Amino acid sequence: MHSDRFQEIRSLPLFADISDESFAALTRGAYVQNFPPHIEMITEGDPADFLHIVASGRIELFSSWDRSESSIAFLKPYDTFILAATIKDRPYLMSARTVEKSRIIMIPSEDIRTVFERDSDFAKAIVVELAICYRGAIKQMKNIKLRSSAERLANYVAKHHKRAGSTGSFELPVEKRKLASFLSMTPENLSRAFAALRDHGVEVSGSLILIKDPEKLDAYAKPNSLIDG
Amino acid sequence: MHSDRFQEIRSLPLFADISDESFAALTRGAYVQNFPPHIEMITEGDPADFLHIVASGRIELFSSWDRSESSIAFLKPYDTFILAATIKDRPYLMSARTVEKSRIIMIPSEDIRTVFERDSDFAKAIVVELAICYRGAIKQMKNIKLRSSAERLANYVAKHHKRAGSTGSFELPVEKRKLASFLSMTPENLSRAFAALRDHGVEVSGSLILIKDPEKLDAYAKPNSLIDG
DNA sequence: TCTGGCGCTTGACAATTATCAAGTCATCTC
DNA sequence: GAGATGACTTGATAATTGTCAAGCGCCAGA
Repeated sequence: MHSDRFQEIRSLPLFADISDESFAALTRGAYVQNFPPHIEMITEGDPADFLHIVASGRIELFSSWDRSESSIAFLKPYDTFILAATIKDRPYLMSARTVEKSRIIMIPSEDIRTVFERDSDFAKAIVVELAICYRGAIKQMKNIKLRSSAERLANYVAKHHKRAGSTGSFELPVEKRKLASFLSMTPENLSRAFAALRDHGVEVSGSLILIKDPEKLDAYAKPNSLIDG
Repeated sequence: MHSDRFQEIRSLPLFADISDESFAALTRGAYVQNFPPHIEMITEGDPADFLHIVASGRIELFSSWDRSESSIAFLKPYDTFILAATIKDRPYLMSARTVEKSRIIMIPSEDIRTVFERDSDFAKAIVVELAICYRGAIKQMKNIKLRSSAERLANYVAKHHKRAGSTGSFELPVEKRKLASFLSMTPENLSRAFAALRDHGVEVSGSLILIKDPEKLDAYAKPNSLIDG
């Protein structure tokens, strides 16, 4: 059956509470697309014709200005993106490229807007999703504006360590050069910042990060739920 | 009549399309509060009990971490704030203080959530408002991540000059020290950046900014609708 | 197994930005 | 009008961050 292809997203917060009819209306015009690694799938400024959902793989959102570029977010299954542009029927503010081979579900923006009008549960879910995105953006801005690059890295390590279960180590989910860009620093500076974290209980071996002394790290990073939560 | 107090906000995008009944439900528990200048009216981390609307005056949103603080936005009539926290029923991510004497309309968050459930026009308006806020935050992040402090200032001047009608001059709406914080730089650095803008067609006299050569300024600032629009 | 490529690291240096200190200027108060 | 206050500016210096260049090491493909 046709809509089976989309069963995997039926239980996402965005769709969990909507009617079968609404879900059918959303998936009717939707399709799945596979992308090889390192493909730019969206270019900022283009019209936002689809809501995108990461079904598998990993996506980088980034932006460019005057021959420099900066990573803004990394997405994993089942993150959505381009929601705000879809709603407002405005061009993308960010470009997107695959980090690895990825499968993307694309729902036409017009269908989103149509169902949004008819299904108040969907409208509610969209509001919640947008509110989460907005608060995430504010947190990220605070992170950049209030902390030095070394502090940003320390908090990145502390946060991902906890997220991975505080087992004493975790694997970086992206290349260090992309991490550097995400944290608003150069790869060279990231290298030195990792070296500096040795004094705060962190050791590095390739993409494996070892947290030898979580308390010492937290004492330096001073994580805050209003920035890192 | 009681609800007359709130007629001034009836035509805001957030309320323009909603029913009289919904508007009455929103304003029933609402009230107006006057604040003197330089009062911290909201502290980050507090629960978001009200949606706030600036009726008059000027509000600064800012955030603190580890004895440093940073301005994130300046609000004017009739901007709204705390919408995302209201929706999500989460604590404020930013503090707010008055820049000048201000009048604030406060609508209980619970009423917002109630009417949101019942009135789909209101839900739609909220989504649009949130989408605008989100896109604004992303633009601001791009501004910080992709540009130097001098470039940020140049674009700030160019944007506000256009907004003021491109008449060759405009008044800074806030103190320079606050502007510096907003642009992620120190007051000293802002002073020097203004001095540097003389080479690009900008002169400064107190809080009056004179744009002698708009084309020259734009050539340096390279404004971009995906950041400054 | 060798080898080229590329990401990462390190060092030296440069640019940007922040800090500290002093001085100017306007405004407000008394 | 005198004095105090505080914002702003300017200069000197320091810290942070970026740039350029070279070398290391891992991995993929020949």
